[in-house]
Amino acid sequence: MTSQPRKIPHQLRSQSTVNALLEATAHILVHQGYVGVTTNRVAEKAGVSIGSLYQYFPNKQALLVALRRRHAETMQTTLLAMAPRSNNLRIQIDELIAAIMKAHEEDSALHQALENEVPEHILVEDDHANKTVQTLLISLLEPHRKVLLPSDIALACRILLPTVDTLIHQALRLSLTERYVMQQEISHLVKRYLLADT
Amino acid sequence: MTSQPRKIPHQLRSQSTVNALLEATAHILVHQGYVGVTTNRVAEKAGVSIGSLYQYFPNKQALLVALRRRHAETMQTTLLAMAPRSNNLRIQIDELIAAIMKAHEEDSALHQALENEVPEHILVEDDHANKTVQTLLISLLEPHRKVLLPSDIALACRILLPTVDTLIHQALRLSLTERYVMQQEISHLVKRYLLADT
Amino acid sequence: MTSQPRKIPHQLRSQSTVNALLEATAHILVHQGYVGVTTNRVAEKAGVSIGSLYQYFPNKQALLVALRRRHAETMQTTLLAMAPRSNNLRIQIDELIAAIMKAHEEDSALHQALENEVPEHILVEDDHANKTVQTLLISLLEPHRKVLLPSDIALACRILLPTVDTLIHQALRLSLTERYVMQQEISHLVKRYLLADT
Amino acid sequence: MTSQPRKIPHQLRSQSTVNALLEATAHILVHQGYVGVTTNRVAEKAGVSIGSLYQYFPNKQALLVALRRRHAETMQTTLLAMAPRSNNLRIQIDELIAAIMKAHEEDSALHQALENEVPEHILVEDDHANKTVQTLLISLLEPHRKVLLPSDIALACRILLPTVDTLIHQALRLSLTERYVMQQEISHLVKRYLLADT
DNA sequence: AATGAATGAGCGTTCATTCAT
DNA sequence: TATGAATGAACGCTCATTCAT
Repeated sequence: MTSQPRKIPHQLRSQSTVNALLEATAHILVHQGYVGVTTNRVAEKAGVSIGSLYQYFPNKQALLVALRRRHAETMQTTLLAMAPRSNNLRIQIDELIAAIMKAHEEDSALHQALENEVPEHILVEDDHANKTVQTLLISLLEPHRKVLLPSDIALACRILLPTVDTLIHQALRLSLTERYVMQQEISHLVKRYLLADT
Repeated sequence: MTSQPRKIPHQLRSQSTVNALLEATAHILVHQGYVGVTTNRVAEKAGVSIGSLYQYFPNKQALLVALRRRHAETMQTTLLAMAPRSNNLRIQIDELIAAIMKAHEEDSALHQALENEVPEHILVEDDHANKTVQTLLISLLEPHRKVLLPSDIALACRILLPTVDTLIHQALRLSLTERYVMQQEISHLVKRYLLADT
Repeated sequence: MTSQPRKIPHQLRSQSTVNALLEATAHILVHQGYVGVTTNRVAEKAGVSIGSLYQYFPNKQALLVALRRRHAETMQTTLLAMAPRSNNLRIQIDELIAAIMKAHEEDSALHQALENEVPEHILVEDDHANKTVQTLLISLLEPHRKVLLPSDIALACRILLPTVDTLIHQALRLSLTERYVMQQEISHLVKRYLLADT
Repeated sequence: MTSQPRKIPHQLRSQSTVNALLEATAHILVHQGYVGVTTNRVAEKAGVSIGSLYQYFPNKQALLVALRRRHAETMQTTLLAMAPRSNNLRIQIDELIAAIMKAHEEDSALHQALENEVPEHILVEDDHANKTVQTLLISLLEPHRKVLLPSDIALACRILLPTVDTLIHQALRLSLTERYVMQQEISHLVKRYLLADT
């Protein structure tokens, strides 16, 4: 049982059908949780027959996988559009944290649902979004290698990525003002971990 | 639909029945995932009739909630038994990280399954384990308030707890040697965040 | 996917449930064909919930297999009860043909439906009924081996069994009088094939 | 719902479309059984759109009926091309049996599938092939009426046709050498039934 | 004439839950 | 108290068929 999309929608009509299905899946996932996501419900909410759903997605899993992929791509786009511009590492870190926060803010509820509601084994595909952040982070740190406290940059990434991810999820549950305070604290944590004299 | 256990089991026989049911739930959860946990399967594995299951648990959710609670209590016990003994804050931090790691190692598979397989909204109850760690951490930090970098201890806790939790989950997926390296790196991160001159 | 019955019905209530299910299957199979046999329809006709059906039969195939087995057993019983009593081979043959006809007359419609409607691969199990007739036939012929025309008794059986089976099915579509004429003609055919001077 | 072909295809393109559809049906029927025959699958395998399929066949049943008819016609052609040439009845019988065997050997897999997989009520139309053989057989026997053992030639046909048909199906499941042995045994059976001194 | 997106009734099956025994 | 037969809503999914393009 593969979860590859069944056919690429050529006509405009088809594309909007696929779109409506993913939108419906997202909405139900956010509001009723993973167990609420039934293929019939998704089709109904999308205003599409159940048969049409199965023309584009071979099974329920494929629906979730496609939704995750689309969400990840959106996040990547947001993230890459905000790549740090300064040469100062401290400023770069601040900007990166801000960018990640920004990326997570879009569809934050969907992000939470995707992470917490959907059983892990459903979403087996590699996490492209994570890869992107990792690449970004390494390309950020590499030039400053000599001023960094941790000698093992890979290890540092393995420490920082889940940390930042988790903390940003925590922050997203807070009000806007609290969130900003926390964002700065996250930046601070990262800089303390990476740099001396901070 | 509440998920409170239906009755407090006074007799020994009842207690062992409840125990068998939770054990069965845990085993199935770990080996077959959340979707594999069906009430009939749990009852069968526990060597108990489905009717008896419903005498002790009003519904399936209650089974999972009770299992989570029991697991959390086990973890607490392990954690408290290893409370730091030194006066030196740096050593205390190392010991606390080690203790949390130890606590998570027990039934690590169950822990993972509980976190990753079970939909979040099923396990709505307050997180006693987290509270315990938070209390522990605050009582650890409070005496050293003046030497700490963060002025807001509550905020520091909100930063540190999810961070440590996440990183320890990452560490548990690694081999024993890698795990130890990571454990020290976590300690290092915490100390850099909290203390100057580290 | 095995088609073994799921559980042996112990209580009387269960036995009658299983019976009602097989009866319903037979009735629908005869009147609406194999495609008409849906699990929900069977359950409804049996006056039983669909859940109960699946307590005793793991899938739809099992229902058909069980029905076939039960039908074969009925046929066997009828057949064996009419085992030839004479020593004269010619009379024995007549009696055997009559017995087979008798056996097929019971639930003849079910027999036809089972043979013609149900896809062959659904009913994979060995045909005990056929085995029984084969054994009966061999034990009938063996003592007269020297007066038989065909030297290869096994081959003779492979010729006679399908022939008699087919012809009896043809006969069952006729009126009672025609059927009797045909029965004698079948006997005649068998005796001509086996014996000289006939 | 009639299963008459929707339109008689006049143009060559149409004929080849119909042909491709029947070919596809046959192939799927043989390799995946009756349940594997879905209209969409047939259309796809035929390289034709599902819409086109429904322009030539009003429903799925019509597809099977047409396939059966075409198969029967092929068999007839084969059979008639091998009409017995001798005047000796014994030789004629041998030749006829051989001819029927030959006719069945072509597309034997399709023949089996048509007989065993397709529910009987789907293929309700009169059996032209059988009629042909019956005519052939009667025209064969009529001239020798006085040397035949059975006085009722029609009855003899009703006995012989299903018998030969069944036995040839049995034979087709055997290896080539065994098949030849069986073919001779079938001839022998027919001759014993029809003629004295055999 | 040909396409293929869309339909939806209905399939086989599961499983949390009830209740007569 | 314990049992386990029974329930039935609801699931994921198929496929013959239609019809706008």
